[in-house]
Amino acid sequence: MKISSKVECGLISLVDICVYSGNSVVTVINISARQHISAKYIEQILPQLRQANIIRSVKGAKGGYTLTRPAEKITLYEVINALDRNVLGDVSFDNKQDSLIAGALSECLWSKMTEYLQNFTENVTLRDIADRYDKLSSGSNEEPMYYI
Amino acid sequence: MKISSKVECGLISLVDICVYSGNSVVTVINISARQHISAKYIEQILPQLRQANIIRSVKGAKGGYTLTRPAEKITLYEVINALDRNVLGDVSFDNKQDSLIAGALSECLWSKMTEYLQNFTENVTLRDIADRYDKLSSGSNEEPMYYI
DNA sequence: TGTTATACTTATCAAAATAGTAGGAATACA
DNA sequence: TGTATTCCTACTATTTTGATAAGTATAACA
Repeated sequence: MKISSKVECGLISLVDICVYSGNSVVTVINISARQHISAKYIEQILPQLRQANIIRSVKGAKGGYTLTRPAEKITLYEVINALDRNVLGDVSFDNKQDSLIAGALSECLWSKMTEYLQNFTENVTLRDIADRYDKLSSGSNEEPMYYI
Repeated sequence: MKISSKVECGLISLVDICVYSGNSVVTVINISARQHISAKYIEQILPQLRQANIIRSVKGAKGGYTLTRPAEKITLYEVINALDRNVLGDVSFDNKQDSLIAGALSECLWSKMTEYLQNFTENVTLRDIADRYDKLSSGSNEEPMYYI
């Protein structure tokens, strides 16, 4: 599968917010420094997660982002969908063929693939990714960074 | 998911060859007329299926295409892969992030999605699609066309 | 009350991928 | 030799994507 940079950077940013927002908020600058993604690019992506009610923003100085809910209540289905409808949505074509063969393909192939992907991602939560990240990071050189 | 026009037209053309090549061959013109796809476009797609040893071509007058094997021996995995490596291949990014979070996402999400898609498509054959098409077509207005 | 740090909005640009077309060469049958 | 076909290479237009830029709105704080 080919996943767009926007989806990947959006997911990485969200996991970063999840992991590093304790009592406080995480700023675009924070994420940019930790994840090596252009701040301007992150700035363009995060509003989509806010509109989908996945993160909450605080404006002004001392502002930033937090999750709207505990990470275990945020499924990757809603996150990926908020970032790009094409990944998990029904199979679509640039120039849909309307033939019986196309119908057969849809029934035997595309709809089943889509159904699985939706079902699978509905059962993976942001918590799962954050936990996996914690395990990876405890065994690596890359020290977790604590900001006060 | 978003599937390119090339993959869809390639699959439709292949099913057409499967269904309409009896003792004979199917030409690009035949497919174009039945499936309403530009002949020049089909002409550009079919060589990929030939190189992948899915169809065989006969050049010259009276030439055309046939399957190299019985349809039940042709999996959709190899077909889709021949048409576009991105659909079922490992998840790739336009600009891969190399971070622990990206690693966690890969392990918990992308690799499992890919693995499923590969496994599923390896167990669907061209015969399955052709059979489904036959059923759809027997119950519709669109009469199957027999060419002598 | 002014300065600063931040999110927010909109526009823009370049690069890459995609869809589809075009012309003609090679091949084989009759 | 003429005709029907596959084959090959190149081309163009359109869409999508990735990223940047400039400036506005908002809130904390000194």
